[in-house]
Amino acid sequence: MIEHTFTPVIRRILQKAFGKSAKTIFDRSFLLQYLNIKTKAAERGAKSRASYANLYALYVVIEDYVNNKYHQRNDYKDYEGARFIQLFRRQRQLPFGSKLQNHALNHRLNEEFKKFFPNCEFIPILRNVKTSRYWINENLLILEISGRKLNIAQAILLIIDSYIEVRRDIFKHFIRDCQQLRMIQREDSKAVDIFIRNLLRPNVDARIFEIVSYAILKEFYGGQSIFWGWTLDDVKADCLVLYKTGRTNANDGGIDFVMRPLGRFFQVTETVDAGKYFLDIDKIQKFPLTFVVKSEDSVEEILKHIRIQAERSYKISRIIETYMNCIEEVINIPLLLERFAEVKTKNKLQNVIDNIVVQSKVEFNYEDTEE
DNA sequence: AGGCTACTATCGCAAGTCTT
DNA sequence: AAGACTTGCGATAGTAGCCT
Repeated sequence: MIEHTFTPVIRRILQKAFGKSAKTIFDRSFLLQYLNIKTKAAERGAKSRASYANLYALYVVIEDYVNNKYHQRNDYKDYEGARFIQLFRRQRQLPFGSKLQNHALNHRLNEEFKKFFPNCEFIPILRNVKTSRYWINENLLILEISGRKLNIAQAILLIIDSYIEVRRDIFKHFIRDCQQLRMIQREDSKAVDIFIRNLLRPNVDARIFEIVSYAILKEFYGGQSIFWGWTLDDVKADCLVLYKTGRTNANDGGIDFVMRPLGRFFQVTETVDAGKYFLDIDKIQKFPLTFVVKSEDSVEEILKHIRIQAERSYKISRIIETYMNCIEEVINIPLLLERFAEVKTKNKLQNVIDNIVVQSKVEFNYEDTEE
């Protein structure tokens, strides 16, 4: 069995509920083993995948079981089952769960469970597709230890509750770091610098990278204005405004930022695999994009890389030129840092930090209830 | 009948993570 | 370091029930 920082928490909860039998229960219960595997992210940072979907699928079905006091009865076999939509809504109410879909409940939890425990004869979630009713497999909840039947339903809820608390703390730290930095004034700009630099490393979470680049570029361009109008007499000055167009994840081929009034499009990427953005470039006129690349390679190197890819897939030099012309600008990590430095000299640091905090909360479905 | 709405099922992408 | 697997989430298809 894997040991990680959350394993002792599971042990403690079992100890409290079952005393001496705790160890035997942990060793024997497939569900508890499963929880142990799925709570590994407790020791990782705010960016790690926390597996809420599968944990919450278990949680909501077991919660329904406990709410109906089936852990104290013995007629669960006669239960009509929990309604899909109620379970579904419930998982979305849970912390960080607001965007979860039906996958875990219907499929992924059971499949993964089977994969982890191929010789377990039971699957955790039972359902009736016709009636959309769901049950937890009671065989996995009740263990017989030295002649006594023990029900682990409540312990499982407690374990997942504690896990949520741990994850919430991890995220709170990140938000608090940001908020503390807001307090730090210019005299300690070094700390801020280090913090932001840390968020702009090649190994940070793609979503955080996108948020931080957005916050920096927004302020950077916000300090620039252009003159425009329909007629010569009618020319007015406007600051460049950068808009974020949606969430980061699964924003498949979507544009990450849009700039008004110039109409520039920005795409934040991990790799410089520009191919997917310029598919069929030989047939259609494509909109030029500015790439914000999570890389410390020089702009020239990145462009060279893109050109090699273009050459590989298109061969014809006219198309390759069209392709390259569609890349309006490449912004790498060093450039972002440069722009960040410029933003700092204009005393816009606070805005950058504020934006990072706001965007992070949206991106990670985090609501601070208490503050 | 045709259309609307609420639910449910399934796909696919991108990035994280593990394995070899 | 590449490839396989995992996870989160949007997109979209399918369907049942109801309304006009």
